[in-house]
Order: sequence, then C-alpha cells, then structure tokens
Amino acid sequence: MKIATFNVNSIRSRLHIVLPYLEEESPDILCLQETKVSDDLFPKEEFKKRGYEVYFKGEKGKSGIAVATKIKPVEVDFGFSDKTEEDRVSILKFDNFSLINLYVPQGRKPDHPEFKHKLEFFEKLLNYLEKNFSPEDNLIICGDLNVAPTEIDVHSPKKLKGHVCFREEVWEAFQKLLDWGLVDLFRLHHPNEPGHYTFFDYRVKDAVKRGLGWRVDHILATKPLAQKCKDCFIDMKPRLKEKPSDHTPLVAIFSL
DNA sequence: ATGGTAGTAAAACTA
Repeated sequence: MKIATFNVNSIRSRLHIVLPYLEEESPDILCLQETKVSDDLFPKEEFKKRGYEVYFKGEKGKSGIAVATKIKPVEVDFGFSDKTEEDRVSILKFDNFSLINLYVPQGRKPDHPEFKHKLEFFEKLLNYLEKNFSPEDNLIICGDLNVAPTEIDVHSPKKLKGHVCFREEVWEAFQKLLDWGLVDLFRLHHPNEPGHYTFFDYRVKDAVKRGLGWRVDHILATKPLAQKCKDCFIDMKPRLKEKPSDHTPLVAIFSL
C-alpha cells in the first residue's frame, strides 16, 4: 500500500501535476493540503475519472484539505470533536487502519494570535488522539505539520531558529506526538541524513538548486504500522513540471 | 537585506 501527502498550494492550479501523479505513481491514497477551493468548485470529477473517490472540505482562497483514495473508507469525518478545524483535519477509517490528514496552521509570527492558534491546534490533536485512539491501533497521521523537528530538517538552523516552524514550542508539540506513540517514518528510513526537504519558499531565489528547504511535511504512524513501513521518501519529480507547488509529495510504502 | 513569489482574488492578505 502506497500513501502520499502533498501540499498543493491550490488544487485547481496544480491539476497538471496531481492528475499525472495519480496516473503515473498510482498511490492508494493521496492526502492533499491547501486546496484553497470551496466545496462546490472542487474538481472531484477529475479524481473519479481516474478511479479515486475524493473527500474534501474547504473554502475559497484559504486552507482546505482533501483525501483521494482507491480504497473505500468505512467512515469519513472532518475536524476535531468540537467541530473546529474542519478545513484542516480529516479522519478516514478503513477496515484495517485509520488515517488523519492535517494542515496545521503556519503561525505567521511568534507573537501573532495565529501562533497561539497553532499551539492550540496541536493540543486539540493530542487530546483527540488520547480520546479516540490507542498507540496500539493502526494509525497514520500525515500532512503539512508546519514543524521542522530537528536541526537537520532545515537548511540554516542557526539563522532560522525562532521561526514559527522552527522553535521550542513547536518542537515540544511534535515531540509530544512521538511520545504518545507515533514514529516519523521519513526519519525511520533516513536516520541522521540532512538535506531532505519537502518545502522550498517561492521567495528564495533558486531555493531548490541551492538546497534552501525545510522538512515540514510528515507521515507519522503508530508502532504497529511503522513496523510494516517498507520505505518513506520525498518525491522531487513533481518539481520538474511547470508551476510546481512550493511543497513536494512525501510517500510511504506499507506491506498491508 | 525585514526583501523575495505565487496563490486567492480584484485590493490586500496569506504562506
């Protein structure tokens, strides 16, 4: 089973990348973030034509998530238990595992209310896990977590320390997820390897060529599933296309 | 260097 996560930065502007990706790589499940489209305008037929059912929630111009799947879920939900964050959280339950797709708030600046929002989002997520799942369950959490967890996950740790995606509070939030019982699948398969990034700021000139990236997109899994993860890698091929997203797909392969 | 670009939109706002 192949699962991929991709922050598309507008699904309608990225169909020339996403649709060939489905055809060529045929992931069983593709989780998308920053779809930036209202539900009535989501291009669902394009997914159906290619054999995927797609579940989505968004509003025009901001945030928004979607999950395209070839496997039929038994249950689909959006948001946390209090019905907040519906355009940032989806929960799909399948026969033998569950999948949470996340678009965590970026946070803007450490003193901005959005940073508080980001930290509260992580607290709600942890509460949600504690209430609804056990570390013994087969659970995958993926998406744009807007956290680079260690200094080898950014290009210039000294310079970037203090950024809303690279500072103490978000490291703690990320660590709490691991402490609950989740494994960072990319790091599991590439321990201590610097220079692997999923995000490159459009505003940094030749960022990809110069390796000026961040690893902020993740696939986490509980230990029973992590044991079944055969590989996890960042797929840079979609970057070679015209008008790439500022993120790139992250893929995990499971023997399930 | 407090910039830069790309997306939503139709003037700023977000990442």
